[in-house]
Amino acid sequence: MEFDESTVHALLDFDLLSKLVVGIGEVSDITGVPQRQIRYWEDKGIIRTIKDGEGTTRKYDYMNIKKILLVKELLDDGYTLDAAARKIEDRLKLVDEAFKKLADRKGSTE
DNA sequence: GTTCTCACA
DNA sequence: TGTGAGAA
Repeated sequence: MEFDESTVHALLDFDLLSKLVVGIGEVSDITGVPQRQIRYWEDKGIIRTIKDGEGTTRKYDYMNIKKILLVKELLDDGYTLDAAARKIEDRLKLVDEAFKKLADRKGSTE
């Protein structure tokens, strides 16, 4: 499989974003969602955070930040927290399945 | 700086 | 559903 230059750049960017982890303060600052609310959502199971090494501080990666922004919008559109959570989970599931199919095709043809 | 918990609306 | 305050 070969990639053109722009695709390579896109993949590098994605890799970079995946490793980008920030504290709750940064996330709150960027997304505009109060820290209290972010932890609240985590408790409800809407978002999953990573614990950093020995410390107990939560770290938020690209997916988490994206998810928080998504929940924020969904809630703003009148969804309940639960409904928003389901919608997001379903979408993630669809994306995962789509890529799985793609991987299967590539695997069988190569 | 972050975490948790109890209480309240 | 979301917040405030105090303690660690």
